[in-house]
Amino acid sequence: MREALTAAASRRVTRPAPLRQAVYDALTELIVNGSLKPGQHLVEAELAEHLGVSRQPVREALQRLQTAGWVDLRPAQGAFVHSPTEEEAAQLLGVRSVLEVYSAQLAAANAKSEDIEHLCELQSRGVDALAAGDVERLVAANTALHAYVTTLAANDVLAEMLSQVGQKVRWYYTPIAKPRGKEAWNEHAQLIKAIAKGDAVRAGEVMRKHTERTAEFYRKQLAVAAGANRG
Amino acid sequence: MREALTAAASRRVTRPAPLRQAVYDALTELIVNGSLKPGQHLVEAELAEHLGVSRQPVREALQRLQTAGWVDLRPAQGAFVHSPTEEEAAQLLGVRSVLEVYSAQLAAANAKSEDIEHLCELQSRGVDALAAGDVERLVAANTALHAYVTTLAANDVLAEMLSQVGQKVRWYYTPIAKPRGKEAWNEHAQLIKAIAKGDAVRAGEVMRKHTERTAEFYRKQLAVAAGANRG
DNA sequence: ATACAGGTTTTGGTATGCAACATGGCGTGA
DNA sequence: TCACGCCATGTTGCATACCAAAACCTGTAT
Repeated sequence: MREALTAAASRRVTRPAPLRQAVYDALTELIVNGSLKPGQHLVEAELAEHLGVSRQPVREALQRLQTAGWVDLRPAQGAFVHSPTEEEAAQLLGVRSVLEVYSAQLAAANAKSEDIEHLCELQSRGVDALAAGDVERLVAANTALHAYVTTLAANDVLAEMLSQVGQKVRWYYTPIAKPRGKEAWNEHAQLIKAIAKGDAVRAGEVMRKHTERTAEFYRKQLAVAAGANRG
Repeated sequence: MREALTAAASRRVTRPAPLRQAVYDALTELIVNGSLKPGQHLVEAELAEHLGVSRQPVREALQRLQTAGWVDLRPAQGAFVHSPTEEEAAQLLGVRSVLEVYSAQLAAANAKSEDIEHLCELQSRGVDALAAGDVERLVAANTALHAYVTTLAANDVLAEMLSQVGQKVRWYYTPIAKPRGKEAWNEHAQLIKAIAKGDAVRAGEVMRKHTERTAEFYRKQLAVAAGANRG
């Protein structure tokens, strides 16, 4: 009976989600989808009224948004939506690369055959979305695949970091998901193969190429956009 | 005149430190030095009274302490000082390793000759502390050296992550700083040489060995402690 | 011992007030 | 015209007070 209980409790009772968490989620959503523009001044009172809560949960959410890098909190002035610079995006993609490489290496060392099956399933889901030209599903599938690899890595500290970085990357990345798609999913296939073989070195290498190409692609896209802006 | 002003303003005016920051610092200090023991329940009201502030800044500090991993915030129950597990320490040291390796590689690519001088100065400071057997100065010098390498890497995103991870590592690591010291500072010397040559590959390799040996040393130390506890 | 009922503690959130600081506009004087 | 100082306004940072709901503790009856 003890065992049955602990097994059931592995998925704990659903506790009432703290309000600050809901506020946090709402604000990230508003930032990612562009409702709140970079540089915009976020006034606690306004947000509170708009979300139908008091200032306190808003404040607490803003604190976390700062440490996550979504807003800048200037003392005695308040919160401003963070303006990502090219420089910063490059740095972020660099860090993501080394973390993802590590993740892939660990995943290759740990993966069981049923894990491989799930990876393949996610892969085909992504390919479907690519064929359908559905950007939203494409990004979701991409996120899910990388997230599952991280799960296989079985390193909670790493997972935490990658989830934060990953969200930011998604922000930068969404606009280029489609043109980059075909190449990316070919590389995913190679990655899965390497993981299936338990070849950590190769998995890491494939992931490094994958993330570096993504970064490269992003840079090129920026250059094109800059050229267009200049005329 | 414009130039003179901007040069002077490179070090901005000192703004009054937010109280929540002071609370955050005070609590981390209390946790690191062991006044607050792992697992201990932190009651907002008590902390507030003890620190002579109201509950609000305490709550905000606790939020940040959670995201930094110093406390666990259980919904409707409050904050508990985080209990680091062996598993978690191992994971943390693994992640730190890949980040430090990346940091070393970038530093090797960027370092100027005056940077090398500063590195050597930090190195000799560490060696002095080692000779004097002063653990506190030793840990400080170690932190400073790694931090300066990270500065040379010129990647703010990376720096942010390493500073967080580094603080946790210091918590685990302080008790073994002295026995590990001699080897560690030999490895530091090799690292500086590689950075001076601008050899990113070698710098990364040296740093990988360095951090992995530190992790290894930590594991052994744990095993010894466990043996001692069993009798 | 076990289970239950009731009281206590603590959190999470609301509401409100206020001092300090930042900002922007306005008028005055050079 | 421009620079400076002054003042009105808005916002944050923190304090205080209060409350509902959840979790915890305890004593009692079984």
